[in-house]
Amino acid sequence: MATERYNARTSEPKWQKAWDQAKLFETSNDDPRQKYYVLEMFPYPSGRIHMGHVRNYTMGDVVARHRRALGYNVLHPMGWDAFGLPAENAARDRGVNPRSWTYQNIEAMKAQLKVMGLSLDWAREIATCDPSYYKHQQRMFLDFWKAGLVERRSAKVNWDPEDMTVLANEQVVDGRGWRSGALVEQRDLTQWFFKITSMSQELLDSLDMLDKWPEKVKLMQANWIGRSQGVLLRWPLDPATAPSGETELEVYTTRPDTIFGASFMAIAGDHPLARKSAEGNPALAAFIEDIRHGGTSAAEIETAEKKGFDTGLRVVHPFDPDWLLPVYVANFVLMDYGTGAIFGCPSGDQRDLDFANKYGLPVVPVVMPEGADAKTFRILEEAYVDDGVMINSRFLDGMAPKQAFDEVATRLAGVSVGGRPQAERKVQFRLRDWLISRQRYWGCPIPVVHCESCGAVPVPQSELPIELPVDVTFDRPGNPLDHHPTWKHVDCPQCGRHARRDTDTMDTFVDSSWYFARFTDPWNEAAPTTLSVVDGPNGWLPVNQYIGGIEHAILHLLYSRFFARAMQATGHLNSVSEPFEGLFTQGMVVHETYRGPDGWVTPAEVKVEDFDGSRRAFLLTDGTPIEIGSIEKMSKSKKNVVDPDDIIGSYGADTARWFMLSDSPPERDVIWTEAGVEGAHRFVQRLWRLVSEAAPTLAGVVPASASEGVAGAISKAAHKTVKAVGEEIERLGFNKAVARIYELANALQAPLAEIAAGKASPAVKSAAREALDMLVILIAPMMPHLAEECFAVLGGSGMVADKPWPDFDQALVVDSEIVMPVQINGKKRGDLTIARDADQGAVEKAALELEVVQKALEGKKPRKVIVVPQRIVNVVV
RNA sequence: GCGGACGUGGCGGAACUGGUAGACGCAAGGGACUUAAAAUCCCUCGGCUUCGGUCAUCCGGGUUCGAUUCCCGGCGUCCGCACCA
Repeated sequence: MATERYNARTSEPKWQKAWDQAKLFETSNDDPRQKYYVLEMFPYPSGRIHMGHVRNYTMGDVVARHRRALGYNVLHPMGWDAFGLPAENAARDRGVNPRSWTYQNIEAMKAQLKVMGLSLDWAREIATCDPSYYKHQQRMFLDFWKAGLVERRSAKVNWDPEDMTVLANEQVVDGRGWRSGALVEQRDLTQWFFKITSMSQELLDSLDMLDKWPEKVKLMQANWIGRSQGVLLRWPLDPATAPSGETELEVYTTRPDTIFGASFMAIAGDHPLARKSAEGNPALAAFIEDIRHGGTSAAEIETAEKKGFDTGLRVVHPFDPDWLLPVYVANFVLMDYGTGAIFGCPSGDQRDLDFANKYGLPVVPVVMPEGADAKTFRILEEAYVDDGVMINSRFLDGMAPKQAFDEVATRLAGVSVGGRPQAERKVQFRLRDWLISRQRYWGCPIPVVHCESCGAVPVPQSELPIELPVDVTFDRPGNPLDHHPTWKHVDCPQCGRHARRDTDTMDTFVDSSWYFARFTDPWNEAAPTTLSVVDGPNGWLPVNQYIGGIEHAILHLLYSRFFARAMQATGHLNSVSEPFEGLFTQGMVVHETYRGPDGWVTPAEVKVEDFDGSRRAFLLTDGTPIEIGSIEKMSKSKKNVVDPDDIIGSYGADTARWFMLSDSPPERDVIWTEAGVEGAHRFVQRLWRLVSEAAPTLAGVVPASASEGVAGAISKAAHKTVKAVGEEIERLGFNKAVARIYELANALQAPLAEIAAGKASPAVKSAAREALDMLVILIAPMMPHLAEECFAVLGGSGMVADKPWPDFDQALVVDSEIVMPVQINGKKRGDLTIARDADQGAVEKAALELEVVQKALEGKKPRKVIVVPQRIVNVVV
């Protein structure tokens, strides 16, 4: 019986239109069913979707469609992270308008996403560059400010003198601006900050409750927040050496226990004491200048030598007025951590040891391993950093370091120097406040007016949004908002005198820190969120399943966690402080690279052939041999990009989706291969054949499960697959769900051929009918178009996208008879088929009667017989 | 340097809390159908083997009746942070 091949090109648009017309994926906030919120990280509208998007959105779509089938009220929205530098770069490079460039890109990408057949609620689409979105962001900025969560202060920034703008650290390459190539300067600018450090402890502690987040991401966040417990310790300066007005040096240390091993102090080049000392000391000034210009790249830091310069200053040891220690300026001490000063204990810190050895400073061991001899224990090239016993430390000798820590902290806390205790316990975080000011055009304007007499004044809420001007030019460097002839000139909202708008815009991470909340009611013009639907008993948040790339493990996710708390504090959320209940970080899409005589070549230009197991590549046009390079992330520079449009155009969306879900575990990288895509496409065709060829003979057959014979085997296979696929989708094991579906298709192949040939019993037909009905629904989350087509040919009414997930019969999922492997001395030697509920004694008896066992025993008694119920029998001879 | 993850056929990968190692797919080889090709279908597919076995999950030890899984020590790959006091 000849069946036409499945034609994705006609089928897919047809069903997409049908879903659209039925408004199947438009979600109502009033729907009383249990809510489920699936979200994939929204894209930047660069112009075209890439394979990473295809993978990300396919996974989300499987979860969304599966939950929908399970009867949830599913929210699965899509929007655009639409502010950012590329639009401005396009404006500078090609003279286009950032706004129209962005909106054109959105249109193009939306069309591409639609072709993928995603179950998205487009009625809730938002773009962060739209005033109807950023209006609320401006309002929240002001609310946060009022709540004490925003601060304006001076900060060091990377300044590109040519482009006249601030650069993010990532935009500084080898000390130069990534676009201009100009040497970047450190400048002090007054900037806006979100006070995320006020929540350091809370953000750290709450990580423990995120049990549906990858451990890896939680660990990365914990390290980023970087809590350490130590002591602030004040060392009096030796008056004979101190600069005028200076009396002490304050350091932060996590190891006060090693205080008797101290042999020097080290301060950062930017430390006030260093600057003061340098005033009358040109050599020191030159040294400070030198280390300031040291490279900051990873490679340079790794190889950087420990360098220091003796300031001539001396400090007095807190426990010994006669003990003076030198103060060095050192290149490895950072001004922005702790106090910018440390005491060096060479025996307990490798860095300090290297430094001491270089400058001939004493090395006194103060901790030795348990059981070592204090008289002979020496530290030469390697510091001892582990736990042990205190030595050479006067009243601390014999204590454990932890005990010594407390002893020192307590003793010095009781000593008053200048009216303050000499030591104070202090918890220190690595986390910095979030600098949100950017000197750029294409971002959310900061709604503040600067007035000479009133200072920084919030724009009244009634005047929001402060919209970006449309008539801007990019013909000169710097911020177009600053250059605009009129935009920044306004009257002060407080005193009415002439004032100036803040011309900075917000970091685009602000835009993405609350979009998930906006999706819950994007129609609310009066407020960022609608409290009755955003969270709480009838609300959407937290997002039940959030899916995106690992590259956002720290910043985006941490900022969003901060935002949720800040929104709660300012009344924009009811009770949710963790915005994402479940997080999944998917792997990248990677591809082989190809390199010809004239550089990188795209996969589309290459044909790969197999010669006795070794693969070789040639140029399609003239057969030039091409070198097959390493497998790498798809990138324009390596030209190893495969365009989703091409794949969907030639194979269809379902093939692309199926391939993305097959084989590779979703958290790992998936290697895009032509052979793999063809394999996926073969399965699409095979399923279609399977269903469409059987459909005529199964028309009108009533689905029913069976438990015996051929029909029973069919039913058991189907019901087991329903169970397994459901479980795997729930734990996002898409590759395993795919494998189970292959197994069912394999199991149905032969019986369906019999049926098509008219040789099957009614029971078999009924079982097959039920199995096929189930199969069609099982594939629907992954290959929704094919599923609809199969459903239709089987005579189903309505659409699969609207059908409930099938139930499985527990009795069919467990076999009444099982095959137990029988081991002798832990090696498998035979099988035992026995009733599932057979008791241990019966199993043991049956196992011992097996021929292989009898043979191994040679008439002797077994030493031991282990029976693991329903698992295995092991006979120890 | 610190922290973490991982290491299984030619390849991507399965194997639930320690219980039959290699599910499923890709590639390869053989066969059927065809004038031929494509498509499709069937078979084989870790090594060695005297066909009974035997060795195999990075390497070396250990715990256990039994280890891909747990412990110790190496080696390798990848990721994050980076002179954090």
